[in-house]
Amino acid sequence: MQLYRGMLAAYGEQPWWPADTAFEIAVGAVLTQNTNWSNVEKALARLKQADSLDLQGLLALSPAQLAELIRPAGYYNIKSQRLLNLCRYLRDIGGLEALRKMPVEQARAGLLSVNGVGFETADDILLYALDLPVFVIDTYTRRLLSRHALASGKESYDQLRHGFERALPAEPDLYRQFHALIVTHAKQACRKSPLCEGCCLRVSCPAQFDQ
DNA sequence: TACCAGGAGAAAA
DNA sequence: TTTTCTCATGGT
Repeated sequence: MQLYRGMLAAYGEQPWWPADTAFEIAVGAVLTQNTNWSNVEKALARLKQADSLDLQGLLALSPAQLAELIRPAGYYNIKSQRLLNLCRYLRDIGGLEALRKMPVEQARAGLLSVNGVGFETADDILLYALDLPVFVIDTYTRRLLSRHALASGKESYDQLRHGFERALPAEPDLYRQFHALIVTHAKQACRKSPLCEGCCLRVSCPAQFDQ
């Protein structure tokens, strides 16, 4: 909570995950896997232009057609398959709304059963698209914990997630803001962040806090 | 030119 | 079981 307050004071409230629909967030969660968000935006714009950014629209595309539309996001062949896997799952259960009505852990297990949806992607969908209190652990979060000596780097995803969830009230707005602040913090140039103390969250940080 | 980005799954050790 | 490899575009 101390880190959260520090980052909030430093950066202010962060707008995050701009999207018109919950489905768009789910699609973005897959497209952003190991990918710069600006490239994801290009792919989402192409899907919108093709009038395909909804469940039926994506399901109507062939893997090759979808791959071509999302090409700017990188890894387009594999992400095309992953998106279609997710769409088929959502169609089979009755859409995102059906997912929202399930107990959280059941919804999470369902998403994780989809080939191409891992822990972070599933939790992005639960928190940002479905407004459920699930803390997202990404590369930046791990790096932040490591560089502030709050984690060894060997903890599992769920160990870290439960750590945040135990320490914070179960409020989706708080989880979203915290995650957004971590990403904002990570994007600050080295030594320019008030929280860096000589180190930022960049991979090539000269302070070399990582083990 | 080289590095990096809001991962995940398969293959290899 | 753990580590390594593969997937790829675009900005800096």
